[in-house]
Amino acid sequence: MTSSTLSTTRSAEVNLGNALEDRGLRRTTARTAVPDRIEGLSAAFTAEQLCRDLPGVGRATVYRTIRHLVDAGALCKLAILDGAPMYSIARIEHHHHTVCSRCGAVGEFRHSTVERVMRSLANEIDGDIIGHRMEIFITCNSCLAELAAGNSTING
Amino acid sequence: MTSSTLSTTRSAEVNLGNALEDRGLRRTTARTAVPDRIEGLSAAFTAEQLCRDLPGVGRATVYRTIRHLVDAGALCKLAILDGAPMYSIARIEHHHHTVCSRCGAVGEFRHSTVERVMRSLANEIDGDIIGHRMEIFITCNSCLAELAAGNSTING
DNA sequence: TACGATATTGATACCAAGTATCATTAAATG
DNA sequence: CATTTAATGATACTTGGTATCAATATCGTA
Repeated sequence: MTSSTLSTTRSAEVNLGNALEDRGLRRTTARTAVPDRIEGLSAAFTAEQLCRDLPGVGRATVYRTIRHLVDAGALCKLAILDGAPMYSIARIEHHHHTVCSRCGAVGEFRHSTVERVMRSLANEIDGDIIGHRMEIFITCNSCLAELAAGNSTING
Repeated sequence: MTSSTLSTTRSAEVNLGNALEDRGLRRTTARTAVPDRIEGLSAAFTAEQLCRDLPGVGRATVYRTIRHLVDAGALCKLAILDGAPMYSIARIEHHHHTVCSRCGAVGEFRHSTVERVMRSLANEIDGDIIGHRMEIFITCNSCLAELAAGNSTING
């Protein structure tokens, strides 16, 4: 309930290590350490964060492994307007994201209406739709609580 | 009809230079050259592109001017998953973007249903909604035409 | 279980995007 | 036109990320 505030679906047993093996990749120490670490994180993370957390694994390898996980569909890559992309475990098949503007926590949600809108947009849009992305910027509940309590982390 | 394929609203006389002046910024040569150049572009662009197009203006100044224009609300900054952010002239008040995955052309659209979905999501989402972003990935009509003609630019 | 082909690693060097610094220059204002 | 103040841009730097490549680990097979 802290960070990925609103999984509308119960996280169905994610195993990132297997996702790599399923792609025919060898099971190495790095390819165990990286997925393990990611699974231990509650919030979305950046590549550099992961590098800092895993000093025993080379930077290039961390980046490579993340890319593999994204390719495997096990991680979502999130474009952030100011800053490095963030990654979150893809627990839900097709979904969208909420991003807390204060703490950066990323949540996932799925809403049938969004898909319905897409279908109705197909007529209005000039070209072939091949995908879409939606992000909702929020102030998450824990940040709201902190703000209410008066102990802001940002500035004063 | 080439790039910004689908302005649903007729571009209501944009003047980026004025947008800067309105913010109390001095009208300098750089602050004339940069807006002029941007207004001459039909598609979305990156900061580096603009630097290349304007060798007479320092890189730092180009970046600064772009930031001012974004702050003024005259440009939209678009987070791109792989690559530098792109900018496009904000012709429509609140809108979303279509991005052609093949040529990168960015279009704008507005659809009331999207906003309606947002309102209905407010109940389901755990926190205060402060904004949203939606991007639709397409293959634009001119790319479709090129593809049909068989002269693909990508690979073979 | 040892072997060998092959994939993986990670140090290094590199590249691209973007920002801080700051002496020089240009705008605006009286 | 003199003065004040903002703006410029060369430079150096930071950060995020990738290419290279010799050394090493994996894994199927004998």
